[in-house]
Amino acid sequence: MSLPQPVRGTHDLLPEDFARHAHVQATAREMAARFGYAEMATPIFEFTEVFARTMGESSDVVSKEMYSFESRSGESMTLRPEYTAGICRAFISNGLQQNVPFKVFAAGPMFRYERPQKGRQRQFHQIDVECIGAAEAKADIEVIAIGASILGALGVMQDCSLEINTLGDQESRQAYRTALVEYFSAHKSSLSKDSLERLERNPLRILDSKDKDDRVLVEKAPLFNDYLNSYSSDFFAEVLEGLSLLGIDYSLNRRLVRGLDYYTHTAFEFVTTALGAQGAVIAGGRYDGLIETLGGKPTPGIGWAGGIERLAMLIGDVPASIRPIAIIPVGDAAESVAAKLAHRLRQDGHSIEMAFKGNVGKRMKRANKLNARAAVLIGEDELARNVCTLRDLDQGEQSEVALSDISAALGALS
RNA sequence: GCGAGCGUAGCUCAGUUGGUUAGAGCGCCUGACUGUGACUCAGGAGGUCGGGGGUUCAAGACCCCUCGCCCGCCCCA
Repeated sequence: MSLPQPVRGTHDLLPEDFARHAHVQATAREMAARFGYAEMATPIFEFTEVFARTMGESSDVVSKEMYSFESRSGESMTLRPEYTAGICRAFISNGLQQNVPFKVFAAGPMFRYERPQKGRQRQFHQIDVECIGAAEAKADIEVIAIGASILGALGVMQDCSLEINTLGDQESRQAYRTALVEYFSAHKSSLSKDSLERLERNPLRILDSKDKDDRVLVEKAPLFNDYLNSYSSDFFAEVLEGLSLLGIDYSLNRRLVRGLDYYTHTAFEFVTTALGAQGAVIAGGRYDGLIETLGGKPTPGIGWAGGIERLAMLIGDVPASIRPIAIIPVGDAAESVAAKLAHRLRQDGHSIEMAFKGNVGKRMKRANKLNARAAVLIGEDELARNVCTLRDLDQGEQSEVALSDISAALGALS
C-alpha cells in the first residue's frame, strides 16, 4: 500500500493495547513501591559510550543492534537499548553513592535494531528494577521476589518458571572461562559455526547452544561448580536459601548465561513457553563491576528488566476502565443545559460522555457502544420541571431525578 | 544477519487447472423507530487484491524485485 506505514519493528498502541500495556506497567510500579522501590527515569538517549563500555563491545547488542547517531555537536549518541546502564550512569552523575542501597523502579521504551518477531520489536518497552550499592545476597533475593510478585499480581505466574544460575565473581568466572576455552578448542571440529564464533567472543554462551552436536559436547564440558571459589558458591547458596524461605520456586539451570558482559554471580530468568522463541519475560542478574566500568567507585548492584509487550501478551483481560455516563439532550433547547450539566458533573468527578450530534436513538446507541453505565436524558418536559430522566442501561429501568440531585444519584450507581 | 511461510474490504477469511463488472461473515452508515440502547428486518458505503516490474489475448492467482507480518536460528526483555 502507499498508505503511510509505521517503521519496521515499531507498533502503535491503540487504546485497547495501551490499556494492557498500562496495566502491566501500573501493576509493576505498585508492586515495586511495596518493596520500597521508587520510580525514576533517565533520558532515552545517552552518549554511546555508556552502553558500549558497560554491555561490552563484543556483545550483539552493542556490535550490531544499537540505534546510534551523531549529534549536531559531533558526539556519538545512542537510543537506549536497555535501562541498567543509564540508571547506573545516573547513579554516578548524581553522586548517589551516599544513598545506598539505591532502590528504583523504571519503565519506558528501548530500541534495538533486531529482526522483528512476535515478542521482539525494534522499539519495545521494559519495566526495570535496580538495587545499587548492596553486596548482600538479601538484595538478590529481594529483587527476584519483586519479579515473582509482579508476575503473581499479573496472574501469569503459573505460565512462568524461574531459572537461576551463578556466573561467579571475576576470579571464578575467569578460571572457568579459561577451562571452557581449553575444552572447546580441543573439539573445534565438532562445534557449530555459531559456537566457533562464540568461542572467540563469549565462550560461556556455547553452553546455551541449541545445536545438537554442541549439546553433546556441552554434556561433557567442565562444570562451573568446580571453578567457583568458596565466596561465590556460598553467596549463591545463600540466594537459593532465601528464595526457598519465601516460597519462590526455582530451577537451577547451569547453562543459563547472559549475553552482556557486566553480569556476575546471580543470573536469572523468568521464562514462559507460551510465547514461542521469545520466552524470557523478566531477566536480570548481579552486576558488581558495572559502576566501576563507568568510572564510578566500585559499587555492587543487581536488577532485572521485563518485557512489557511480552507480559501484555500473557495476561488475560485487563480490569474494565471507568464506565461513562451519557448525557443526552432532547431537542435544541436542552443542548446548552446539558452542556452545563456535563461540565458540572465532570467537576464532581464523574466520567461524562456527550455526543456532538444525533437524535436520541443515535445517542443511545452510542452510549451503549461506549459501555456507558447510565444515560441522563433532558428534554423540554424535564427542563420545565428542573429534572432529568436517569436511565440505568444495565437494568433497563429509568426514573426522574431532580437536577440538583443528579450528581449524588450517579454516585450511588454501582 | 541466515532459512521457511504468509500479505484479498476496518476485522476474520473464501476466491476452482490464469478467463468478463472480486465475494461472505462481523463491523460501519442509513432507514423501519422524528423522546429511548442491546434484538430484528431492509438498504448502503467501503478494495488501484501490500507496492513495482515481467510473462500472457487475459494475472488476485505464474515469475522477479521490494516492503511488511510471521515461524525457526541468532540474540534477548
